[in-house]
Amino acid sequence: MLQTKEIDLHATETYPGTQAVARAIALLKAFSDAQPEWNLTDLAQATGLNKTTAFRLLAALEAERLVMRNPLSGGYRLGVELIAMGGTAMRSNPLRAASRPILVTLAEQCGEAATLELLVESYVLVVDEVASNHPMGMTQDVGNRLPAHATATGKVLLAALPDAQLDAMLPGPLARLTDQTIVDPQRLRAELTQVRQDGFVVASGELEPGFVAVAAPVQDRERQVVAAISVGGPSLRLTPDRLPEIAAMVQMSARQISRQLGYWPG
Amino acid sequence: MLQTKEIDLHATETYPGTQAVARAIALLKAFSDAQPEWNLTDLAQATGLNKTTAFRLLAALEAERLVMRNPLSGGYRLGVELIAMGGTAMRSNPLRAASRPILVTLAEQCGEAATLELLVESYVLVVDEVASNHPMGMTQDVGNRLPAHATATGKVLLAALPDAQLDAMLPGPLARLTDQTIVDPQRLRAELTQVRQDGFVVASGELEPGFVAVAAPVQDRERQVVAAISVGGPSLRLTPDRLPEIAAMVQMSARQISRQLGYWPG
DNA sequence: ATACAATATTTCATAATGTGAAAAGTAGTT
DNA sequence: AACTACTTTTCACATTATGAAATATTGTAT
Repeated sequence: MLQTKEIDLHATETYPGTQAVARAIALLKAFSDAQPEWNLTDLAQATGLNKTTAFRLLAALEAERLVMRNPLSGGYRLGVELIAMGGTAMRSNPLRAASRPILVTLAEQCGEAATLELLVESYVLVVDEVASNHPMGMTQDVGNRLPAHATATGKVLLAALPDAQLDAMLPGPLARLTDQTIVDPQRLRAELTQVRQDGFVVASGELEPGFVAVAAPVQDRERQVVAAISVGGPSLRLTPDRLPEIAAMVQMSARQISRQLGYWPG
Repeated sequence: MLQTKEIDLHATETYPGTQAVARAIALLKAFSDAQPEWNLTDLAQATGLNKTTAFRLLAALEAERLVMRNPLSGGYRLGVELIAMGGTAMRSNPLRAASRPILVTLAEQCGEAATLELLVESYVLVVDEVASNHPMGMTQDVGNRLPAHATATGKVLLAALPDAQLDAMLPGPLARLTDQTIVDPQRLRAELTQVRQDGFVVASGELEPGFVAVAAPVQDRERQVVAAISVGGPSLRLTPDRLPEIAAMVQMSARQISRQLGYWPG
């Protein structure tokens, strides 16, 4: 920087010689479902960049189709090249490849939708989803982010985090999504302890009312929890008496995927 | 550059002050379904970058999770953040938002899968897909790229290109995907002329044997063709006698979407 | 119409950032 | 143990990215 030597808050351990790239990525990460379009001034402010710098970086991103502009408003949006890259990233994801056949079987056995999800910051990212054969309940969630504390998979993945990292990840109060959402950090921590013991967890109406999911962790050859799978559906079908059976199937499938990744139980 | 002042071939009109970002994006674009994993040396060579530069840029991309590394091979792969960004890009795509309800109706009316696609270089990118209710024929193609010359939507989109751009886009011979694929550029050009007259086009087994699709163009308020929609299914169901009816429905839906975008016929 | 406000874009002097050749490290193989 | 192929670190250097200020553009109120 030339003059305004800003203090590098939330510093993502910036590597030397990559300022411009890191900044360009920060611009891309500013876009979300909640705010899919930005004007230059606001976006520069939100990312802490000089307006000129943001403009230049966005021009580069636009030239490569990673961002596009709304011809009416002049606002910036994510571009089509990102859709293509996202598709490539998803199809080439090794976790997804290893788990897909097992998810298909699981969804079939349970008659409910099965998903593969992993943790990105404090959100879970849906990497794959196999819809149930049931007429209803078809969510098209792949590529979507959901708040970790309100999902079964999220609780499984958070439970695997070291305490220090968990503290950093859940600083403030937890967002309430339904009246069942766990908003008390103490309560969540207790639940995470339980997950570590049980090896699975249920989320009942915590993300959206009437939606129940059961999740279990997937581990790699270093016994690291790298993903979680879940089976979910309406509470009318996923009744309490069915949950033990479902949980067993989810856990078994998770273990199968783990074995695919080189995990060896014992 | 310091010493090796390379000539800027396939120069994508590089803007000043964005070299590093443009190079980082070039690295990301090197990944494909055919080559989802690269080692450093090959990737640097393929992108024409110095190995050290590629390494540094990849480190920055890795820190932000746009690329990940295969722990076994040490190879580079596209990362999970790109899956998330791709999802956001897709869900916030204005074209997709405008066309979704119309695609749903179209798929229902035809009893076949309907898609929204747009041109990215010489490929069509599947931006949305509504599966048919038919038991079979469920392709999970969203985010996928297909060669434009072998698809109905691709022919529609190529037909809208100015001749000069078309020449630049189709320099060499066309890839043969099936025995029905149009591989003769003359033959393709003739077909494109036909599309401009008819306002729709059929691709019959040109992408994969036994798959038939009908496509029509979507235009924006400046009368620019910005996308194409299609209805497709197995040739056993999409028989020649049904095609006129299907074509009419596809064209009507395309016009409806165009009107959503501010297009006014006349 | 005209002035005003808000935002986008261009310019340009400056040095900090990104660069790449060379050296050092790390597997994997014969 | 010596070789090979690859990754990672180091470092001197200047090209490239930077941001304040000026200008252009767009939209809104008067």
